[in-house]
Amino acid sequence: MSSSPQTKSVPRKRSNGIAAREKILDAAARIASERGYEGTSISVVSKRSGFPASSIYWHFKNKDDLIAAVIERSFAAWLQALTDLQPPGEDATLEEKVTHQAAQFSHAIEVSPDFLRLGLMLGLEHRPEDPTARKMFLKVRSRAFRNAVKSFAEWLPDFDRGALEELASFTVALADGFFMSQQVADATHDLMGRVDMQAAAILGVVELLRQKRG
Amino acid sequence: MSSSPQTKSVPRKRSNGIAAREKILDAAARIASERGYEGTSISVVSKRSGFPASSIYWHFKNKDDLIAAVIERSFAAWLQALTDLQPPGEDATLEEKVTHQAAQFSHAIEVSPDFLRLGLMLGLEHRPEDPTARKMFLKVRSRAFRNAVKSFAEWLPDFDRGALEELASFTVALADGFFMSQQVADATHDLMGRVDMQAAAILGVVELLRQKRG
Amino acid sequence: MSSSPQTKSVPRKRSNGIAAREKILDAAARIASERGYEGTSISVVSKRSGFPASSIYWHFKNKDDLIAAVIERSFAAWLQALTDLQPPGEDATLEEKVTHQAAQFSHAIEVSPDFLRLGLMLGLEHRPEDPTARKMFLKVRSRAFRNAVKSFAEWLPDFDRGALEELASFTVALADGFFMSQQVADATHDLMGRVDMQAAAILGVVELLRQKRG
Amino acid sequence: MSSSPQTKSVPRKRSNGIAAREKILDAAARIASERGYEGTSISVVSKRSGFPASSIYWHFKNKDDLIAAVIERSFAAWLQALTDLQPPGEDATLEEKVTHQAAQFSHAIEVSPDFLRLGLMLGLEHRPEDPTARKMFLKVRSRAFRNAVKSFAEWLPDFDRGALEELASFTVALADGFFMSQQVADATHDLMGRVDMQAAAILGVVELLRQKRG
DNA sequence: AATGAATGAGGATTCATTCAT
DNA sequence: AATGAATGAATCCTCATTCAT
Repeated sequence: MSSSPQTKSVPRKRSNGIAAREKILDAAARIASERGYEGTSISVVSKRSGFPASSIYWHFKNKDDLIAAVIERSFAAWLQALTDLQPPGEDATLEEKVTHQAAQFSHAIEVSPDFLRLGLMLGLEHRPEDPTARKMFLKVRSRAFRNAVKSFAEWLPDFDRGALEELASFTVALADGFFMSQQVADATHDLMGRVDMQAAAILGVVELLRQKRG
Repeated sequence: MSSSPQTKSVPRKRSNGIAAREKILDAAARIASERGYEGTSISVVSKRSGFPASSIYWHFKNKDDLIAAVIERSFAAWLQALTDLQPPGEDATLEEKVTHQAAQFSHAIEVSPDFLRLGLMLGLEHRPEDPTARKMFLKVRSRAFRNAVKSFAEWLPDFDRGALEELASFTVALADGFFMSQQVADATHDLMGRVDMQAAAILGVVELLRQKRG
Repeated sequence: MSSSPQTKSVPRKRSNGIAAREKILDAAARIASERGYEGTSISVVSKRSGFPASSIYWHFKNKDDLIAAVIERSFAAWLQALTDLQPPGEDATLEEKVTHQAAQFSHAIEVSPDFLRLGLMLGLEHRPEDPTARKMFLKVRSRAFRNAVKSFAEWLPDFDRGALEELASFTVALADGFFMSQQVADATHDLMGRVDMQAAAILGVVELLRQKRG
Repeated sequence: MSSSPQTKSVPRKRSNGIAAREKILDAAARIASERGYEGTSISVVSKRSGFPASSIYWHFKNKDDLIAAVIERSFAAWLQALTDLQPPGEDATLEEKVTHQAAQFSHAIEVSPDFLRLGLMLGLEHRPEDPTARKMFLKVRSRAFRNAVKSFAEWLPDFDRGALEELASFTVALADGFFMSQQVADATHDLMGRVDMQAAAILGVVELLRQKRG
């Protein structure tokens, strides 16, 4: 810097904690959603992120903490995607509202599939010592469930709490199933895009619940 | 490691081969469905089954082979459960048939959940080197898909191939989703038992497809 | 072997578990007594013993277990050395008996100093999570203490339990101190050999206790 | 590591340098006397003292230097404790003088046991690369030895140099032994307090040496 | 039909230390 | 006067697998 005035003090790459942390999270997210919890070895994350393993431990307490951070961050992205779409108009029909909701879910999943992928992987595991990452996914997911209940409560004022919760559970399960099918990819048909099918299914269930009540 | 010097090795009775193999598979199945592919280490299987690691290698070529065997065996159990129920009568209504099918699925899953659990875990993973276990699950699963297509073809003679496949995909996705919900267990409601909801959803979709065609 | 009858089936070095275990213990004992618990890294033991680290873990559960085994084994050697000497004659004077005992201790320490060295190192440490090795040393040591009490009880029938225990504690402390001095080696004089000094000190204390009682 | 991103770093007040140094030494002393040289990792000292590792390096050249400083400081405390007591009167009997000396030692050890504890730990280790800390302890200790020789020379003018040194060695060894016993704590009796036993032992040895000479 | 012993590769994590700020 | 960030080397230990018996 002292040598010449025009030396444009190169943007020092050194010691930018946040950026490094982000790069590590990027690598970890990609790997974790490919290989699950056990498969995400620190050494692979190290290789993919370009940081030595010991640097990863500067930013994260341990592997568990790292993966929990991945879940947390990808959930934020997911939430963002979920709110990017406008809510359906007040005077829309139930069918329109439900379709809109399904579209939102599909969109969110398409935009940040890592969240659900890794989350479901963790969800399927039932090991004695539950990693914090799993707990974090569960927490986040139950929030999504409560949101769905609230929406349905607005749209179906005549439904009681029990029915609303059943409907919400069904909706979430449906989204999970569509996602799973896409991931496992044994279907020739890309279900994720079939927003209308999701809506039709939900309406079918609404009908069922209404009959039972009546 | 189970027979390492520290573990006082009980003089093992020259047990017959098949029983040993079965015990190993039992242990492996339990562990794999708890912890997934990577989490199923030979040494844990050894500890849980009571056989030294080297004995496991006497019965199975390698880890991959062991887990493939687990999948294979649990698929057999699943198939058995699936055929225990009688097919619906010829003259049943569509609703009855669909409900019956859903009940069959629910039953099969309840009877041997390990198959689906481990299978979905493997399905979610997308690693470069695909373990045989994963391929085996995919094969088995696509057979289930084709069966569903065949059933629907009988029940809905007016549907074309494309519609039938969409319907089958949907059915499978729905079952997956219900299973996931039960596993993740964030729902207050046990969806697996809600055969009527599954049927209602499918009928809703049938209706949709029928409209589109018309 | 099939090629020629005279091939003297070379003494197979392979798979001789006990011998390997012993070699590992030898290496570990040497290192541990040089560098203490923390300083005894598995990788050094591996290098010194010629076995890869993973082989060490076949024979010992973990580092703690290994060092506990070292203590255990070297205690056996020590006990052996302690009993190699004949007990003093029944009709010997107290001075002769005490001198004999001191000689025994000195001898035992000289023959297998590793036991005391490592033991005292562990004894000095007071970390929260007490390694089993330390506990083992303490156990072994309290046995030595009880033996001393028994000896003194025979030689000094007029002493009460309290006095006997004080005397035994003193004797042990004295031996420790002499050993320490030799190890730290700041003294120009090799105390270990001065059996007569140890005896004189003990007799001085016997006298003191006798006065207090009288 | 104490200030890693996970640990929410409380905005540290620009504390004055000496106080920080002292706090680090406090932490290091406690840890070193619990776990010895190897066990005293910079990161533990950092956690316990509340200062980031890099700050420790600002105050001390390296780990070795830090522990040497610990020894140095605790030696000062020890020396202080040693001189707090007045010397015995000129016209006291030998027994009184020796008892007084023993009391002094006991007191000093009780007041600052860390010095001896850590010192003996280092003394027991015989590793190739001798840490400065060990050398410092040895130096300090040999000074104590020379002091003892000088005292005895005054009290026992008829003893030759050799005898005086043997006596001093014995005294030091005895103190070590008593300390060890207390640390290892296998004795039911708290020997440290038994100043009279130490004195009696020394007098016993004085007697022995006198006989040999005579 | 089985297993005790061994092993190289890799797992997570901590180490002492540095350096730009 | 201090520290956030980084790092290579070392830590303990587990992995999947082999092989002689």
